[in-house]
Amino acid sequence: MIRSLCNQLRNRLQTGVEVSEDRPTVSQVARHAGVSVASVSRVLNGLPATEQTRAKVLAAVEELGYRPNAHARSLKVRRSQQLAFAVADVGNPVYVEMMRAVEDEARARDYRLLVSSTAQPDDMLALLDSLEHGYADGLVLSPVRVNADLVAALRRVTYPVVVVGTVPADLDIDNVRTDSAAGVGLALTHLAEQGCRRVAFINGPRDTVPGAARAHAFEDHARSLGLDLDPALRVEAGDFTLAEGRKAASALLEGTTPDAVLGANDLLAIATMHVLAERGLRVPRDVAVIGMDDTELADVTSPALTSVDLAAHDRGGAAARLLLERLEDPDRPSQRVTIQPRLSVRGSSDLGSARR
Amino acid sequence: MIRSLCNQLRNRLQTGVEVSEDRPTVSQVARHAGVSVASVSRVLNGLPATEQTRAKVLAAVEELGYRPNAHARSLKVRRSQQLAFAVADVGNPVYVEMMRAVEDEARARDYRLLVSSTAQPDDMLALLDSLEHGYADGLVLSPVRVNADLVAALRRVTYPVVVVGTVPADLDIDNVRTDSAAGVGLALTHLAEQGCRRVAFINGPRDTVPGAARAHAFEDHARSLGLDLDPALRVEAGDFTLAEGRKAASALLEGTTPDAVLGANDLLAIATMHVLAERGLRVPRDVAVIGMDDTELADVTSPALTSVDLAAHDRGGAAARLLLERLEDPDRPSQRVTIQPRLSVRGSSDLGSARR
DNA sequence: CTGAAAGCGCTTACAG
DNA sequence: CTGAAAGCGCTTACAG
Repeated sequence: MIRSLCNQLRNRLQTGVEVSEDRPTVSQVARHAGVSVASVSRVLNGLPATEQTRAKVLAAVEELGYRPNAHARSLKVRRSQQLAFAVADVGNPVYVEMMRAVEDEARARDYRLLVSSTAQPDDMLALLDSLEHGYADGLVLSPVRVNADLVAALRRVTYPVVVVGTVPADLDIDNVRTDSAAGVGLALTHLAEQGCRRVAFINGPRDTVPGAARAHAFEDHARSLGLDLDPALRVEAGDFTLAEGRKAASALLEGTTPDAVLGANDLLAIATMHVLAERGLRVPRDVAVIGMDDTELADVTSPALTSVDLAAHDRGGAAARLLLERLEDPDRPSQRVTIQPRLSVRGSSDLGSARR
Repeated sequence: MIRSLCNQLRNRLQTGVEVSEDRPTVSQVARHAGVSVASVSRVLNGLPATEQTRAKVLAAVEELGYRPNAHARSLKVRRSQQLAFAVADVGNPVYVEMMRAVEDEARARDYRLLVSSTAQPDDMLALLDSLEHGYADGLVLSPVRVNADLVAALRRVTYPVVVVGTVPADLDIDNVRTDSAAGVGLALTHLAEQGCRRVAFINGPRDTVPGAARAHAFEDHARSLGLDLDPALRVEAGDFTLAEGRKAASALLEGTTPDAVLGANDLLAIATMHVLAERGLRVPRDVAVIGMDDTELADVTSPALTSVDLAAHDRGGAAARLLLERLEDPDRPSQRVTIQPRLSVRGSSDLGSARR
C-alpha cells in the first residue's frame, strides 16, 4: 500500500504528469464507477449483474478507455487465448495455405495465432519445449522430418499438440494426414490412361516423411500399372524447392527421355517444366507434367499445372478444429483425420487434345 | 495461505494424485534447491549469484522440469516478448515475403510473432484497439487502404506501431515505404527504350494507396516518355488478384491492342499473360508484360516475368528493426525508411531477342 | 447480485 | 550475494 503510493509519487515526480497517464486498471474503473472490482470484472465477462451496475461499469470503461490486461487475465484463468502454428517455412505455398485456414479457425474462436518457422529439426524441439512456458494453449505443427527425438518430445509435451502429417502409429496424438500414396496413384493412373509408359518421378529427399512415402507409392503404383520401371526414371532432389528441382530435372533428362514426369510437389514439377522448355520439349505434347499439393502456383504456369490436391487448406482447418476441440475437452481420446487426395487436371497433362 | 492449502488438498482429493502433477513454480524450485525464490529468479535471469547458488537452482530446475510462466513474467515486467504483424491477407505472396523477414528479425531477438489477416479495414481498427490489452509489445502493419478512421486510430494508439506503406506526412509514426512511382518509371522507361509506344496499365483499385499512387505515376511517366496516352490503355481491376486481373485484361484487349502491358502487381501481370496466351498473342514478341512486386511467382511463369522489385523482404526487415529499436528507445523521434525499387528484367519484356 | 479478499506465478527494490 | 515481502492486474470462490 505504502509502496504503491510511493510509486505513484515517483511517477509524478519523474514525469511531471498525472498518474492517470498510466493505463487504467480494474481498481480505477471500479473507483470511477463506484462499484467493486469484482463487479467490473463480472460485467466485462458477461456474468450476471443488474442493469444499473452494468451501465455504471461500461460508462467508466468507456470514459477511462480501459482495456483489461491480457497477461493478468491469462495468469489467472490459465489460458492465453493463443494458438501456435509451426512449419519448416511459413513462406512455402503449402504452409501458407495451411496457415490461412488455421488463422481463420483461430480468429473465429477468438484465438490469436503465433507462427514460427522451424527450419531445423532442432527448432521444432526448442519450440515444443518453449511451449511449456504457457504462452500458447496449443500447437499445430507439420514436421517434414520426424525423427526419434521429435517423437520423444511429442510424447513428453504437456500441451495439446496436433500434428499435420504422418506419425508413428503408436504415438497417441491428434493427427491429420493425407493419403499421399493414393495421390501418387491418382497421378500415375491418369497418366497411364492417357498412354504414358515412361513416367519419371522427381522426388524430394527420401529422409523426409513425404519423400519416403511417395517413393514407395511410386514404386508400387508404377509396377501395378505396368509402367516402365527403368531406375533412370527416378531421381531425388536435394530439397522440395525450385532450385533443387532444376538440378534434379536436368540430371534426369541427361540420362533418359520420359513421356511424363511426376514431381513430388508443385515446385519440383514447375522446375521440371522450365528445364523441359529450355530443352525445347513441349508440355504436355512431348512430356506431360504433374505436380503435388495443388498450390496456387499451379494456376500460374502455362500450361497450367495438373496437380494432386492434397488439401492443405482443409488439413489446416481440420487441425485447428481438432486443437480447439481438445482445448474444450482435454480428456477425449485422440483423433485422426485422414483427407483423401484428388487430382486437379489442367493443361500440363491434357494429352487428349495435345497428342492425338 | 489457508486457501492455498485447501486448494492443494482439493487437488489431491479430486485427482487422487500428488500435487506435483501441477506445473512447478518458482517457490517449488526454491524449496527444492534450498534457496529463496528471489535467488531462483535471479539465476534464471542471469543476475549475479554465487556459483553454488547457481548450481543448486539449475539442478532443481532440471529435476523438476521447471519452466517460468510467461504470463506471470509478462505481467511483472510489462513486456510480452511478442510482436504482431497485420496485413490484409497473410497468404498474399508479397505479404508472405514481408512476414518471413519480420519473423526472422523477431526470432533473432527472441520475440514471438503474432500474425493476423485484416481483410476488412474495420479488422485493422479492431486490431489496433485490441493491442491495448497488451498482448504484444508492438505492431507492424501494412494497410492497403488508409482512411481517416485508420489515421485517427494510428494517432491514438499507445503501443509502438510501424506502418509499411505510405501514410499522411503529418502522421508521426515509424514508417517504411517504397517509391512505387519511381518503380512505375523504371518499368516504362525500360519498355520505351525497347521501342514500345502503346503501353497499357492494368491497375488495382484507385481507392487503395498503391492504386492511387501508381495511377498518377503511370500518367506522369507515360507523358514524359512520350508514350501513347490513349485512355483505352488504362484499366482498373476490382482487386489485386488473378481473377480480377483476368477480367480487366480481357476488357483491355477487347478495346485495343497494346504493345506492352504493365500490371500494378505480379498477379495482375500474370493474369494478363494468361489472357494474352488465350488470344494467341505471344509474350514478349507481340506484347511485352511487366509486373510489380517481384514475388516468387515471377520466376514460375514462362516466359519468366519482368517485375519491379519493391523489396517486400527488405521492407519487412526494416519495419521489424524499426519496431525493435523503438522498443529499446521509446522516446526517439520517429523514422522513415524509403526503399528504392529496382527492375528485375526477365523474359517477358526481353524484346532485344524477341522482336528484332 | 455484490464486495472484500485471496491468489495466479513471477520480479525487484529493500534491508541485511 | 541473499531473503522476505510487496506488487504486477486480473478472476473467483465465499459470505452476505
